[in-house]
Amino acid sequence: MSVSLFNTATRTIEAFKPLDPAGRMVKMYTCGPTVYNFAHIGNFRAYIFEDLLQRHLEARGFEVERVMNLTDVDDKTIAGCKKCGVPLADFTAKFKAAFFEDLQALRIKPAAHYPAATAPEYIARMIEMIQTLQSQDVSYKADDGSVYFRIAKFPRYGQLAHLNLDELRPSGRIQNDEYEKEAIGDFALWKAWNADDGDVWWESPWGRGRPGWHIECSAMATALLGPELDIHCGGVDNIFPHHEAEIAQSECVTGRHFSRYWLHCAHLMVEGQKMAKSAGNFYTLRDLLEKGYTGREIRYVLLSVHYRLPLNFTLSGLDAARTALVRIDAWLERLGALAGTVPAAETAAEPAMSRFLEALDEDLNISGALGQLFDWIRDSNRAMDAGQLTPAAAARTLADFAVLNSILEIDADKASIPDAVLGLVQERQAAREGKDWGRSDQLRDAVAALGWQVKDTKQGPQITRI
RNA sequence: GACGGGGUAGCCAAGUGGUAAGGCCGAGAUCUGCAAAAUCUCCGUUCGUGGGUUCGACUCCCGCCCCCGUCUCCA
Repeated sequence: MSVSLFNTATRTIEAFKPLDPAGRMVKMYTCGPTVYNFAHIGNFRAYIFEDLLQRHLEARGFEVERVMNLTDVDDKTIAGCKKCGVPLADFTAKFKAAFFEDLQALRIKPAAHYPAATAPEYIARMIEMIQTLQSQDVSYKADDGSVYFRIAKFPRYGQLAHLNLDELRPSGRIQNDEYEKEAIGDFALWKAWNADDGDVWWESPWGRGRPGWHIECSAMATALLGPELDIHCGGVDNIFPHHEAEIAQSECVTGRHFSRYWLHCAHLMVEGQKMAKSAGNFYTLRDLLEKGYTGREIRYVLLSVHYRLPLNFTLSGLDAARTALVRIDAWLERLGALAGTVPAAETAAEPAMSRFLEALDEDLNISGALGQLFDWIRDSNRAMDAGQLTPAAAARTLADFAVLNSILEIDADKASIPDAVLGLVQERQAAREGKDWGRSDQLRDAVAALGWQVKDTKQGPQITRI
């Protein structure tokens, strides 16, 4: 078994092999959020893809050290704090906190490090890197006081995106500004302070200013993971220019190949259209939670389409996810009731489990993997219907599922049921045994009034949140 | 214009040379005090389209149509 991944740099699926001579440690860098607003579900699609990647690598025996940066200074964060009339750090702190809450709601495994661009050690590192670039003559200070990277000095610029820079169509954004630059494609390493920046600035050898976006990632990635990464992830829209710029800066500074594998996640569409505030189809995670969907349902939807395909996000898709998850829950409850406290049979893992993992080995083929899971559920239910599954076999299946769930994290929330509800349900069971249906229905209403629903199943009452 | 990603049942979506996984919806059955849920079964002669290669193509080749994205600080 080996894990294969599609590498944007080569446009092929390659066997994954980390730099670590022991083949165990994996250094992974993932471009994180710009904390000027609540993150939207498109952002989270990328983070969930990265989470799946990390968890599957771990299931396959790798040890993953992942970094996710927080961009807490750029045009948008500065504009935001000015509008609110608060200091930049106060403005971004709110969205950083919200971001971590959202990650938890979506069950995304925490990264090892969450460096913030404005942390003094990283600002210092950025300045140091720019100084190195300056000394190599691959960057220059322009008339406006900003420092730019001279892409003419880095012939490989454009290689990741497979762009021929001479053929780029100038877009509106670059036609009307940036005239201080030598070449239209040169990008800012250090942006000189201007009045719009207010009190957001740092001292540097080139005067007051702030770092460019690209150098932030290069500095944080190399500071925490060293000069050479195994995997660098992001959304497809980051390929050009952001990741090209990271490669150019980092490789000029370190003299090393920056990242061995580049993985990019496709965009998310909503109801068949590009998600945009103007189209009225823009969702933050919070918007969906308010509609009554759970983090796990949203996670399932974002997880269930292959990361390199555009994902068409719809509310009916969320409803479908809810139904599918209920089916998994029912299966697990049924297995649990059968297994009781019997230890798992000491047999090899279910063949379905091997097939599940093998599907994910192939560039995270999640559809194939989920297909295996549902086949497994049907076969297992059939066996239970026929009374052919032993408690030990059921326990075995549950043990295998735990491995699967360590990758997908889709099991039911372990909601703690209040004692008051449990008491009413017990009372109701007694009434039902006495065939006192009137009393039973009354108690069901009482439970509902507390926000819970009782369903009578073969295994006894099932209590869920309404 | 350049560079990408797609078009498989009502919806979502695997497969990529040997005769269409899986999920949702829908239908039937089982279970059931009621309600709800659950379980099982069924549900495409066909893979955008026109050619070609082949004993055989959704899968390879050529042409065409349509959708989506990126093109200098959007995941």
